[in-house]
Amino acid sequence: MKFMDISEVSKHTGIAASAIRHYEEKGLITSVGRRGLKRLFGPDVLDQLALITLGKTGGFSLEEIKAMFGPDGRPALSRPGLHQRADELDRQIHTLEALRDMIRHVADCPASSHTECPKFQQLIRISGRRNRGERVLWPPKPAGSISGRRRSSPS
Amino acid sequence: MKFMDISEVSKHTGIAASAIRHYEEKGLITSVGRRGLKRLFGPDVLDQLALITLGKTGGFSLEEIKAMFGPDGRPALSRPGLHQRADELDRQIHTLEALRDMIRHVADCPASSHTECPKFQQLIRISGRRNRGERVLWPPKPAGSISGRRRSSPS
DNA sequence: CTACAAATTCAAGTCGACTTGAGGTCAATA
DNA sequence: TATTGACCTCAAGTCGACTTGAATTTGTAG
Repeated sequence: MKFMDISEVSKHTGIAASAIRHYEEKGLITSVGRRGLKRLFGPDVLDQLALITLGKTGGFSLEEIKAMFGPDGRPALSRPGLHQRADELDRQIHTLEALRDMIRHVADCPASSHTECPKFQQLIRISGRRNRGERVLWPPKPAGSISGRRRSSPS
Repeated sequence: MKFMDISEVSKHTGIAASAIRHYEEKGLITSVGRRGLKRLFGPDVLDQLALITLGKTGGFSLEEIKAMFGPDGRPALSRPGLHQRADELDRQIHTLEALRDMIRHVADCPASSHTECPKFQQLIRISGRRNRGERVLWPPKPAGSISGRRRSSPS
């Protein structure tokens, strides 16, 4: 039971088979061989895929993820390059915290217009600090809105 | 100097004029009127745009941002709905922290393959906790890589 | 040995958020 | 008054990450 075919990998990770093939094509993962036509994957691929998912959540492109954790587990990026990525993430995290506070504030603030609320103004300033020229993320929206429990088969 | 035309807004926010028009079309912002053909914007639009940028950084679609902070500053979303968004962000933030730690680890860990490193394993477990069926973000990549100082003109 | 479910390849399609280009309009300057 | 240049609209194009569909190839169950 050491090797899995693509459907098993899909089941374990929740990632669509077509996406897994896509990742292989792009060089983010590798299959250990074939049985007939069918790809066989070693257990390591599960970790690789977890990393990919993680990286995507971080807003990195497949290309960048590949550079950071290559399919062999060895990064194609220099140490400073990686730390730079980490620093970006730190900034990203701070922005998200600001956004979270903002949303909570909007939910609870009774002021009719937020432009009148000093706290809101303060939050905007914070977020504005180093948000110019920043990495921006957006999801393709898996067709079912945000909170819907879905993996695979978007669009 | 109370009203700005689109190029001024663009200059202040770093957002491309075409994007600003796009946001108006989608109902995320409103212009206060026209001078001839040209749109005129009030000062509030700067905050609105800051919010939009923030929301995008949080991985929300324009549609979702509109629901959270409508163009009039009043959310079209219920209080629980907003708190749900905030909770999502909290999860998102934790995932990003895990990713950041992972990257720092990859940068510094001497182990040839990460699958052999116990710390790596531990980090993977953490990230795997509630990452299945999660919101996933990805940027369209503004054509100049990640760290390039750019706003506007992606694709 | 035949059927069949499951995997394969390859090309083409989809989605959101813009951008780009062509052709037109107008307020302000020379 | 005639330019000019910034802005306008509308249609079409782009980008990344997949998905979908059609045609094909298996290993395996009956």
